[in-house]
Amino acid sequence: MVRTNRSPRLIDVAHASGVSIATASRALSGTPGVSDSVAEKVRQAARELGYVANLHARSLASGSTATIGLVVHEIGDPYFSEIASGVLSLAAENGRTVQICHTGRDPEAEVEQVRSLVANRVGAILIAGSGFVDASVEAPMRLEVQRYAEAGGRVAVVGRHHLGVDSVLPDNRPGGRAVAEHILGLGHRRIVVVSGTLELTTVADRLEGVRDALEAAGLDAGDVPVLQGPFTREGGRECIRRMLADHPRTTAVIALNDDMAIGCLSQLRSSGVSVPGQVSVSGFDDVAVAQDLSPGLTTVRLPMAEMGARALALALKEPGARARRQRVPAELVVRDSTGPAAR
Amino acid sequence: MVRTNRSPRLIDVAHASGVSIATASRALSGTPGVSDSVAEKVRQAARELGYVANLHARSLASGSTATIGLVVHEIGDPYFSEIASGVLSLAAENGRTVQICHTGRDPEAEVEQVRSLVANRVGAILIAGSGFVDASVEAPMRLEVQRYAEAGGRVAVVGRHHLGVDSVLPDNRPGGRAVAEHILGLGHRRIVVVSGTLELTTVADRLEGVRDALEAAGLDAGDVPVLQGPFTREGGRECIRRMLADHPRTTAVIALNDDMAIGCLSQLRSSGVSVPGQVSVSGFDDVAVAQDLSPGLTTVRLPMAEMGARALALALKEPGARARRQRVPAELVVRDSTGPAAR
DNA sequence: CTCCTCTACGAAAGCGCTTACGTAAGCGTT
DNA sequence: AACGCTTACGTAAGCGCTTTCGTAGAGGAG
Repeated sequence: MVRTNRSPRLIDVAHASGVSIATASRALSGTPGVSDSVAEKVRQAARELGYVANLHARSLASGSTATIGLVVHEIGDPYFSEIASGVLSLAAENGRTVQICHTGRDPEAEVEQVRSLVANRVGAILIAGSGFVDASVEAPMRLEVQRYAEAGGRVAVVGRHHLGVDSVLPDNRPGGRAVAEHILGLGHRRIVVVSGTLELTTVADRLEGVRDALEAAGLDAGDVPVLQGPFTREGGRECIRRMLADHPRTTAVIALNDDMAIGCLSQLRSSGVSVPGQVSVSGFDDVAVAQDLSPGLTTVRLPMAEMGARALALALKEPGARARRQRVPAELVVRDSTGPAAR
Repeated sequence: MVRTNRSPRLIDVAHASGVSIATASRALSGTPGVSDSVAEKVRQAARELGYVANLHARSLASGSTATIGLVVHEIGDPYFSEIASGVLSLAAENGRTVQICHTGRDPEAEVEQVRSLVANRVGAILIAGSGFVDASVEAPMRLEVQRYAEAGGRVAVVGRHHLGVDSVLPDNRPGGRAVAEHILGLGHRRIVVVSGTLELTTVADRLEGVRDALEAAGLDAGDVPVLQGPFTREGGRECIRRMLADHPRTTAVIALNDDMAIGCLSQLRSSGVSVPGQVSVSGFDDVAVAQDLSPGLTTVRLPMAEMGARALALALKEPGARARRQRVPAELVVRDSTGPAAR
């Protein structure tokens, strides 16, 4: 911290406006018990002195912070950076500051980061990374979060977790179903799903939606191969290489996020497979760049920034008796990467 | 802040290890003046109790924070999110937390954010947004930064600013020159530059580099139109529309960042212009997605994450007698969006 | 053995704020 | 007029830590 020796303190404001430090504090923080005229006088003095409260002193004394913590897998990933963007914007409106940490997709690092946020006594914690299908993986995190919540901390998550906290739930399953129906509607039957690890609820839910559509169409979901790889562009490339080797007659690829879809597109192009001529490709998320790809990526739009903002809004609200859930609709966006099945 | 009533305090650690609170503090923060045996005993007790120092108390007492502030234009923009990624990673290694704010590319908001970071007594401030060619635009910021620096705060910037602080300087001009030479080498002569506002040093420097190459090739830089638009994908689209209307015989587009280049690609495709068949396009930055576009984008690689990390490293070092500058090399990456000039 | 210097530690004074708690003044009741 | 209640403010006790200053004890020099 900078010893802004010149920076005025509350007591300076109090002196300048001829009141006690307590009254000055109340006037500036809006605590009732100060007459309007005095309050205005204090605010005036504060303005003139260029007074800004020392956050640390305030936090220490009051036991609460304006800082909120945001945990993401990787801030360089558009999915998360767009969520972060929503959080930052709403936070700024509310005079909150945001401390971001990224975990490199490591569940242990995630717990570690949350622990440190708790230690730093942030006012709320937002977890943007996906949850795990296996609740036991989240057990350490759940413990941490519960202790924090019991002590009065607010927590909200994006995605389906087993943490018992407020959550913003994107319509992953309906979205998966919608995109699969679109693919099926184009006449595709030899389909491959390109997927991240099924341990993540995000992935599992989207896949479930795809299966819903397959079965509604009278197909056996078991006949559709699910190729798993890292939930990244490179993962998408890898899966396409496997697909070309093992399922060469495939006419449609349903990737479970845009990153993988972009990798698929890239690898298909390198391999001389035309999209959507020979193979259709769809993604999920609608990251900003999806519309600028060539061909434009058919995908499922999730309003990431809004999801982030909503999670923050939940965390800022008074806690409910039990965990709240806010569904966020997913919307199919058809572009040029999907077309009628080749025969 | 959460009243983690159960959360142990320094005094608990002190009691548990049978020393005074002063000694405990010294032992845990590594201040000399404690025997090794006692220090170890204290650390042991802290570990057993799960003690974590209260950041606010520490900051208040010591007058310094482990938090560093990062100011970006827009965290959802890959250029900035990749810089942020580098900062976050290095910060985590150093046990620092990062508070990020974004300004929506508004210089006034930027000053506002810095002011609030100063008020919050962060230990260092990193400014990742571009500087302005016109030093007077930066005057308010310069004032803020200088007051902060004089009071002992550390500041580092990415890009060329007029703030008199340590900076990480990407080789924008050499990069611009390299990409223009590449375009010229392919035989292009009817070239258009697609540019963001020339008020930004980033833009101006890249453009200067392009001009260097043009003139080195014996061309009159004045003959090459510079189309300006927002430094975004939409800006790129817009410029292409203007180019098609006003300079229909253009064979190469040099976009001054990848975002605009992506927009160019997108608009050219919609307009039925083949790339690189009829028109070549180059970008600048090499954001992650550049290689996965179709065609792969020829661009100038800037190691964004590294730039962020370096800026943090500068801020973490002892301040030098005068502002340090670290150049970061830019590297031409040739992909498929550029090809020989059509005749 | 005395004096001095170090070293290792403890006592206590804050850091700048919030917030019980106390109190004086104003007002309505009876 | 005495009482109680409310309102508006001041006093002072912390919040949990760092750090200055003081001191006891060990060790070396004379």
